[in-house]
Amino acid sequence: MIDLVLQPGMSATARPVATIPDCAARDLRFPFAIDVREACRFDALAVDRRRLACDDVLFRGDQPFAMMYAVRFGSLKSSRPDHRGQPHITAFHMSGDLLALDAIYTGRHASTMCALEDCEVWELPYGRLLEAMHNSAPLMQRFHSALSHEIVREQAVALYANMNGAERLASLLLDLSSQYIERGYSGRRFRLRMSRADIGNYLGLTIETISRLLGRFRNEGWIALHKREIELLDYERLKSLLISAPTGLESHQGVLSHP
Amino acid sequence: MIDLVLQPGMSATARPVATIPDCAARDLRFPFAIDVREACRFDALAVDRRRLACDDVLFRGDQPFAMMYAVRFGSLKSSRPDHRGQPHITAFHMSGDLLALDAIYTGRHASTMCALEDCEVWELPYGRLLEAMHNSAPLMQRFHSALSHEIVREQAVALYANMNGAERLASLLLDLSSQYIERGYSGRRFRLRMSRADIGNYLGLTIETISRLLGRFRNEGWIALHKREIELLDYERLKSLLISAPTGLESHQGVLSHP
DNA sequence: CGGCTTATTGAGTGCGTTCAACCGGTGTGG
DNA sequence: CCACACCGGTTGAACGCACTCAATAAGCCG
Repeated sequence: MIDLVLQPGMSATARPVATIPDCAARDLRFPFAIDVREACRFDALAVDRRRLACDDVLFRGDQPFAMMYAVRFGSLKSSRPDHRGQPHITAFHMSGDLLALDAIYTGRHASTMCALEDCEVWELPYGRLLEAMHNSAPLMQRFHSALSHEIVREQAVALYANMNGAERLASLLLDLSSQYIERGYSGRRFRLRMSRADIGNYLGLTIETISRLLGRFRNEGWIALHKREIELLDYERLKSLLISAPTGLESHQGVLSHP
Repeated sequence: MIDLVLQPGMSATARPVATIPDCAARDLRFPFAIDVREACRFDALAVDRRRLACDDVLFRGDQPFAMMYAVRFGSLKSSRPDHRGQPHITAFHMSGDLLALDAIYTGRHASTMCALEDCEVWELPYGRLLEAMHNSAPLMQRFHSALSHEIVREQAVALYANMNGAERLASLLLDLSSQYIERGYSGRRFRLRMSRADIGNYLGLTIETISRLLGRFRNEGWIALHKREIELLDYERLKSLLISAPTGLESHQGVLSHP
């Protein structure tokens, strides 16, 4: 049973913080926490909050896993070593996302999590989360949902494999746009929190290709670009990149029988 | 509370079957079921088993989600529509794997699951699974572990983005080899259950490239190939493809500061 | 100012695609 | 029985996208 309301900080940078229910009630862009509140009918689950500056590392791959993290604000990137030992970015995260989902399996972090800007995350001790879930079926289901959601997101990344550069980039831009819309921000104008190198690494393209593609999109009038500030001027054209092949070359490599 | 030992079949092809604990005790290559047995100290959780022939579809994307499935024997592929509506294979599954993990989030199947050969799967009603987990903390944690494991697997697929064709193929072959070893089969000689088209689709390469790469691997003496029967003759060379670039061209597109 | 990082642009190369032909096995029907 | 179509797989030749290498520009910071 969880009976703590305030809990001492677990790390040097952690500070004591209020219980989840108070905050969750005020922030609907925090889906998982909403049902943590449900759990708190039985237990008062307290968390520490933690501030990160740009380039700060929240946790590193292979470190022992004890905490999950919920992003309060800010953006992060998670990376894993690729076949050559070089980091490959597997995901970008923003407010409301639950982090370290991939660490449960081995009990050690699979990814390294790095802040792309100033962030605040909430530390959720996994053991206490388990206890809370044991007492609250809705919380447990919500947690399953978060894990399942992450699987769906990773699958979507796998679809990049059969896309060309323009399609991958358009896909990322539209995805970021949706993310911002879901969180109540403008999906038309936003700031790319990650560098060109990060984008290229994530999409499996080089930094030069990213630069060229962004330039092409700008010249075509589909986007406006000012440093990392981006404006999506022509949603439809960007979306149409993903439906029909831009060159008219339809190949469908390895077509299958079951859609 | 789950109080059924035998449960009527839910589908036309389903047949009544024994309770999980009996079988799980006899089959260690069924990781999730092992801890289902744990749950059965409290409840008798019965399942239907279902046979599939090659090319049979277990469930289709967008269908309502009610069942999870545990693979008893056989292999399957799961696919999702890509940006052009064409199916893209996101994973291959074999005995012991838990299916439909990606359906929890929306309550509808995200993928279409198709048998690559004769299969038997166990139907696990998700609602009953939830009840069982509510009564058994170890089962719940085991389930989290399975979900987390799936996330890690999907992440590994994302690493293909920065690999060339030979690296992707070698990676798949070695992964399949490990899968068979884990299940007590030979990791050196096995049968590719999937077509060249499936492999190409999964890896993001064309069928011609797969054929050429397999031919090259054979000519180099790294593998022996007879139709779909494959023998890995030189593990080390295949692995070395993944550590250092075979051409000597080290690029590391988009190198980052945090490994 | 110099040094560094990030981003842009250009020219040439190569890997994987594209299009095409071909092969072996299998099933089907006259 | 053979002729034929069909499917999965292999092989060849040419093209094109993205990589590679290189040079340049624009910020940022000490």
